[in-house]
Formats: sequence, structure tokens, C-alpha cells
Amino acid sequence: MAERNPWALGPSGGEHCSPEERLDALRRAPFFADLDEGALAEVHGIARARGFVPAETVISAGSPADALLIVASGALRWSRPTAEGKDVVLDLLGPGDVCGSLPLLGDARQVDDVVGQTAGCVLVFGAPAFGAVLARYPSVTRRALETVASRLEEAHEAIRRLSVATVEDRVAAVLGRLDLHLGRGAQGVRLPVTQEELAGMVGSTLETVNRALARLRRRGSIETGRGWVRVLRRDALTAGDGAG
Amino acid sequence: MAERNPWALGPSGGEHCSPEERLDALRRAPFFADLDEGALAEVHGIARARGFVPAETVISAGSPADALLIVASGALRWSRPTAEGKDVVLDLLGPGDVCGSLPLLGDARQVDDVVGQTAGCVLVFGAPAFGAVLARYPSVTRRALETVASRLEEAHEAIRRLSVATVEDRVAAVLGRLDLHLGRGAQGVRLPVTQEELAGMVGSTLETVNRALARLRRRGSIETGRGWVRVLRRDALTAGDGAG
DNA sequence: CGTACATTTGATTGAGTTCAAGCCCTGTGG
DNA sequence: CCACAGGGCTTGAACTCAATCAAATGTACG
Repeated sequence: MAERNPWALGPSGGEHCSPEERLDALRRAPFFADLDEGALAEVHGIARARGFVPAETVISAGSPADALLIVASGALRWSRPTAEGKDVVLDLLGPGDVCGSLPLLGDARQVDDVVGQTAGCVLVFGAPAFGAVLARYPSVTRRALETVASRLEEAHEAIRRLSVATVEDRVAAVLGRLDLHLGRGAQGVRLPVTQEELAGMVGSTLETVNRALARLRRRGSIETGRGWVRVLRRDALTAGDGAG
Repeated sequence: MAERNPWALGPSGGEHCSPEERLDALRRAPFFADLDEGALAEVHGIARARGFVPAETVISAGSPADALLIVASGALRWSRPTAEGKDVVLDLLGPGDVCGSLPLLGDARQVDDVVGQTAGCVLVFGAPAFGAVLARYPSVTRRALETVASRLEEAHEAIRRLSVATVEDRVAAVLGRLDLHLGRGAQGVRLPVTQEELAGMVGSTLETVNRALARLRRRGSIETGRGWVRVLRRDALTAGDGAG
């Protein structure tokens, strides 16, 4: 198939991103919604850039809580390790999304793993750097509160779904959200997820997810391929998810 | 059984709480951890008190997001309505806990129901009142951020458990958390939950929860009765929950 | 003392996991 | 250019946990 993969490694191997991409990420980050261009440039100066490739660990659970990341390009997978080794994927993160924790925010250790889903680049704030931003721009704290509150809301929705919906409904819901989330602007992008990762996201198994995807495919809602899923009709997906 | 029920209605029908109880709730609320007694008294003056009885709706999903509540006494049930009518219980709230949403925090409507679990009393902040508190005491925003972040963390843990643990493990985990949460200080309090509510909390059914409780009871970890559960050995409960 | 509601227990059914095997695509190295 | 190997996808069959359906028993409270 001769389709260009928008997540493919760039010429530089994908480990870096341009200053424009970095600034754009800051503009999209809800944290900084109230800042003007000058302030954004200043914040940009405080951050450090770091590239990553697929499967590269960017944050590892148990390490000190000393980094806050903002995704500039590419996608990251945020997952929680379990004793049995079956990681639960909590979210996929795209440009403008935030992850990581800081002592400032009440955490001592990172609890979750964050690894590269595609190649890309993140902006990294250390604790002192982010503290400086908070002190200088009080609006950032309020925006951060909103961001976390809306994440909490999404998490509650995920809990509700895990409680009442079937695997097929949950797969559909996750695909709809990923499409909305990672496919900003562009409709019907190939979402870079394997079926195993989807299983981790809906709390199920590879095989069951495969069967659910097969039904969705037969129904014409999606297309699938090796390592990707394309959502054809987002509305059809979210129709039967038992939402309140 | 001749045991006094600590959640029973008081002489006044439980709809009110004393000024001391209200101040105590504010002291326990993480939001106000940085405030001194003078500031607390001032905040206390801004809030309005409201009593509730069991099963009374305090916040109803879909209503305007114009109230932030802090529990002063008693317990509230925070649940999310589903299309099928099977409410998913997201948490039980005790003294010092916060719930509700405000436009300030990015919400337009309440998404969840909050109803009385026992009798008790809450402190209510309207949007302007809470805005005034935020303006006067900036530390409150930061504390609020910590609070919401820790809630998010708990929600992620719940997601992980729903994904990998059995119903019995989930029941045990929820009981452990409720005991820690609602039984502050006093060990082995009768937790005011029915098995149906527990089912809502672990995403299961009445009957399955009953069988799980029976096993835990046989094992000597809990005692149960009509409308309550007592945790005897909290450590024994959390042993097998498949935590990472 | 009866009524309403919570709990308990049994039988049945079904969605989903687990185990097992085969296929297909892609990248690699001869 | 072809063979091969690894990873991801697909499918089948047995099995398991939990939901569902159906009573019966207990218990608080008017």
C-alpha cells in the first residue's frame, strides 16, 4: 500500500524537532493557554528538548518525580505496570499533551511508564524550571488544574465503561477517542496502535480485541492493518458505547 | 446487635452540623492545608452550610456547575449515571473531602450525582465565593491541583484494577480504601454500604459481590450485616489485589 | 406483626480468557 | 532476488469467571 505514514521517522531519525514544532506544542498545551507569544518564547527557553524513537522509554515507573513533559511531535504511550506483566495502557499522548510528575505537584516518584509510540520529541521541564514558570505566570497553575480535572473526568468515564460496556464497545470508544486525539485536523489517519496495545487500553486480551475489530471492520466502521487502525466513521463507533 | 451506629441520625435529624464540625472539616480539607486559623475562619464565613439525609440528592447530574462542596460530617456517595440505569459508584466521600464543579475549574455542568450515604452536612461554596477564596489565598489553587492529581492517580489505579483483578480482589481493595477513608482514626468502623452499592463501586453485580464477601468473611477478614461491612484486618484485604 | 428491603443461595447462560496453531507482512542477510 | 525469521494478525476450541434468572431467608422499622 502506497500510503505515506505520517508517523514515520523524519530525515533526522525523528529524534529532534524544529523550534517551530516546539513552540507550536507550547501553544497547544492547555497549561499555557493564557500566555502571549513573548511569554511562550520565554517558557520555550526554559525547557529542554528531547527526542525519542518507538519503544524508547522516556519516563520509567519508580524513578524520581523530577520531570514534566510536553509532547512536541509524535506520540507517546502512557501505561501502568502490573505485577503480572500485563501493562494497562492509560492513554496515548499527542502534541500538546502533558505527562510526568513533579514534587511540586505532590508526587515523589513516577508511578507510570511513558514510552515512545512513534518517533517524536518532547519538551522537558525539571522541577526548578517549572517552579519558575509557575511563579512567573500564575495562570499556569489554574490551567493545570483544569487540565488535570478534565483528565480525571476522562478517567471516570473510562471506569464507567469498564464497568458496564462490552469489550467491543470499549474498543470502539477507545478508537474514537484516539482518532479525535491523535488525528487532530486530519480525518481518518492511520492510528499507530497494535492490537496488543489496544487490548492493554481496554483491559482485555489480544484475541478478544482482534475479534471485536473484525466485527467493526465487517460493519464498515474501520480499516485495519499491521500496526494501525483507521477510523472511517467516528459517529458509527461511538453510537453503541452505552454512554449516559 | 447492640452496637451504636456512628452514622445514625443525630437529635436534630442530622441535617445540621456544629460550627466546630464545620471548621474541623475545613482543617482536614487538603485545599486549605496552608491556611492559618484566621484565614480558615474567614473561609468558613464565606461558605454556606447545608444538611442532608440518607438518599437525599445533594448534586444532580446535568445541573449547572455552580457548587463546590466540602463534607463536614457524614458521608456522601458520588456516582455516575449510565444509560442502563446501573449507576457506577465512583467514590464515597467523608469529612474533609471535596466534590462538585465550578465554571472556574473548566466545567459547565455537573456530570455526576452526589447523594447522601448517611446523614450529615456539607459546606457549600458558590462560584463567586470560591473565586474570592482563590483570589485571596493563592496557595489554595496549588493545593487544589494536588488534590485533583491525587484523585486522578486513584482513578488510574481503579482502572488498572478493573482491567486485571477479579471481582473478589476489587471488592477487597474497595473495602480497604473505604475503611481507610471513612474510618479515619477509628479502626473497624461499620462502613455504611449495601452490597448493591459495593457492586456499583467494583463494576459488578449484587450477587457476585455477595459471594465475594462470603469468601472474605469465611477467611476472617471482614464482618457483614444488613447495610454495613466491617473490616477486621485491612492488611489481609490488600494482600491479593494484584498491585504492581 | 407485617412489610419492605437486604442478603443468601442455587441453576443456568454467556462473554471473554486461555491455549494452540496457522497465516501474512516486513525487514534482513545471503 | 530469494529464503528465512520475527512480529503481528487471524481463527478454532476448551474452559472459567461472572452475569442473569429465580427463590428463599433475614432483619430493621413502622
